[in-house]
Amino acid sequence: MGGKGTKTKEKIRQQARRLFAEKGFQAVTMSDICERTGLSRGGLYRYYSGTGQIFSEILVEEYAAANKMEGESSARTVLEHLLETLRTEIMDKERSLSLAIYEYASLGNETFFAEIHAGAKKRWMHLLEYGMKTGEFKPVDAGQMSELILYYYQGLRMWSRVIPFEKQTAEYYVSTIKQMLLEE
Amino acid sequence: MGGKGTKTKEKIRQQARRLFAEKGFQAVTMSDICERTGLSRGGLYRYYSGTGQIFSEILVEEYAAANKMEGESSARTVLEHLLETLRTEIMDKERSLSLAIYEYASLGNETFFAEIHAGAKKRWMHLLEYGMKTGEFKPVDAGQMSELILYYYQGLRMWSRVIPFEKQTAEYYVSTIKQMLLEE
Amino acid sequence: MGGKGTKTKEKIRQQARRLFAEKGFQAVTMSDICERTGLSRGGLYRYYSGTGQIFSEILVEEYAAANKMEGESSARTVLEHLLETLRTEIMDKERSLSLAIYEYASLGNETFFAEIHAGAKKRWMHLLEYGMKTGEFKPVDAGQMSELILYYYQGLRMWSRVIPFEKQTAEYYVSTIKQMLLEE
Amino acid sequence: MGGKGTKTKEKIRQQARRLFAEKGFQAVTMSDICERTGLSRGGLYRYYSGTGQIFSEILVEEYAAANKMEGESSARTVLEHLLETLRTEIMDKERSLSLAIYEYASLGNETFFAEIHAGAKKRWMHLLEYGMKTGEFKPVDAGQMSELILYYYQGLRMWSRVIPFEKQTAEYYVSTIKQMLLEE
DNA sequence: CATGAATGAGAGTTCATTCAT
DNA sequence: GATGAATGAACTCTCATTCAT
Repeated sequence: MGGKGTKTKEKIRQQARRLFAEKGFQAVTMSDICERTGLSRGGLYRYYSGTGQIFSEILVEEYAAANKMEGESSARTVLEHLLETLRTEIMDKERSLSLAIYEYASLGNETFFAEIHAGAKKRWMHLLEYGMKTGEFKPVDAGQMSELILYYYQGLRMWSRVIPFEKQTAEYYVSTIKQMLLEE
Repeated sequence: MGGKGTKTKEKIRQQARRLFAEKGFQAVTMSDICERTGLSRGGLYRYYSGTGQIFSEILVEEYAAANKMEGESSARTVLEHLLETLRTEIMDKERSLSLAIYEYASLGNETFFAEIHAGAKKRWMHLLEYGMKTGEFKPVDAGQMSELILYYYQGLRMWSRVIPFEKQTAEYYVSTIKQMLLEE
Repeated sequence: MGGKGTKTKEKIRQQARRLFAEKGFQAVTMSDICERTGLSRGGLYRYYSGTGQIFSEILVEEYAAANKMEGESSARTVLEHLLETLRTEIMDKERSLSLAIYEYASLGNETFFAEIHAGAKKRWMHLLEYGMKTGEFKPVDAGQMSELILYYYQGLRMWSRVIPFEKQTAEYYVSTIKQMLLEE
Repeated sequence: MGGKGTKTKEKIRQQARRLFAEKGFQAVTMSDICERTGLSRGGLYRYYSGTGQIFSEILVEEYAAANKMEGESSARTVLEHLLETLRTEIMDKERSLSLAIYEYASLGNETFFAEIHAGAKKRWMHLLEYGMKTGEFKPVDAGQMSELILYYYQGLRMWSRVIPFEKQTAEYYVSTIKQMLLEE
């Protein structure tokens, strides 16, 4: 179980992920990954036949993790938990794959992301509708609110790689949403 | 003034802009630009020494235009005018430079964009504060609101290249902001 | 005698032969052979140190079989038997090694084939001379006739891999030779 | 007319032809051609995008030349002229493209050669039938005879690269055909 | 000024071959 | 004996960039 090969693949994904976060998708070459992992060209190609394949596996891992949504809790607890996760991610620019994802998507993998986005929106809408039903959330247009939550987040996540954020930027995001959904 | 050279440079920027909008920054090669403009290699290099230089000139033009902010009007009129402009841009995915800008920024030109962003934020804050002073806008945290406006916009602009938007997506953006600032 | 190793070698040659017939000599890689035989890299190299070695052993086998010439029969019977064999081979394009042989020869193994050819020619000449002595064959120049038989055959064998033959092509070969040697 | 580029292309084809004759199709790399022509990699790719393209242009040239068949003469004269041409080609192993052609055909370009072969056969059959009609040639089966002529030739042409021919080998070819067609 | 031929560095990819386990 | 991970050399191909004309 978990032979040497599996470990090497894992190491490759791990190191490649760092590279993608640093330089985006296109700027990462197979040679870069060789260097980082200490593998030879041939060794790397044994496992992955190109940066696209590595990247796509990384994404699948990543989103698989993201999709594990919480079990039984109040809408408010779930909301707070989610916002806290997003806040951390926004600040964590070192690990942000957003440029890479964006480039990758623009390179002809739109559908994949359209689906991811649609899934995320659906989950947010469910949460919002549930919270409104239980009276935990103020009444809002669930569709409109989900989009605000998602695109505002995307905007932040992308530019965090590029613009040095002021400390309160991520707080603003969280508190804006809370203000719109929760009674003060 | 405005000799043949100036015209050629203009044509280059024009065609290059289309290419950057289509393919992002890195994917555009000098050859692509030769082809589009009908210039020879040598000819192109006479005017610009690389894609970076062309792109940076395009950006300067672009933002110079964006910076011409309106003269004397009510805060509400200015707001509505600005939102209308943004709404149009969001839908106009064909002409969106956002991928290119983002790649370019990630390639080591962060400062440039940090400045642009800071300028935009300052202008929005002025408008918001002015509108609150005149009583046209509801009281909000100007910093928080500006960031919402800017990052939400960025998120939309970027993903419009990649995700097929529903029609109301841009409307949501506008109406969210209006709801937060104006009395219904 | 005939341990596991011998069997494995046999299996390797068998599968490799199919590959050589399909793709010629150069296009077959050690990996291809691993795949076909189900052996690992290391396993394969234990038996053969390269495609050249495998191929040369296959050829030796092949020609050893071809060299077993018939015992006591009339020249006419031997001729008819040989022609029938050749006719079958000509049509059997799936199993033709001719491309592979030709490539292999061109890669610096000319001598080997020169010898094979010389041997074949000698055997044909013996047969022809014998048949003429017994009066079974019409008088011909034995050297000239052998070359016709051999090179015409080679031409057919090679192009059968490439050109879709009409049905009578192999018949023509046989009947041409018979007409030249036997009384109608 | 005939700018520098045209000359370079010509030089490339010329040198590449020599390489193909020496080593066959697959064994010739773009690097080999660079070396022979003295061009850099980029320089070569400016004109041809791969060995296949170069080879196919060479073949077109070659066969265009071969197709120019003679005008008004007696069947016998035409025959003698053709045989003389073939005889020369058989001996000229340095310039034989046959291995290369054969490999190239086996690589999926069968149709091209099937057509060439069909054309050649048709032309030979015309000649034979014409000669028989005028009484210059002995009566033979035109189809059978054409195939003998063509495949015997192919067999010779191919193996001439590999087997050191005896002097009379090409003579045999010519005289066999003459004996079959002409009164002694 | 403008052309387009040519360069050369470097990315992608494939394989024969070796070697620790 | 057997495995399959890993190496490294060689090949294909692409571009930014230069330079003679």
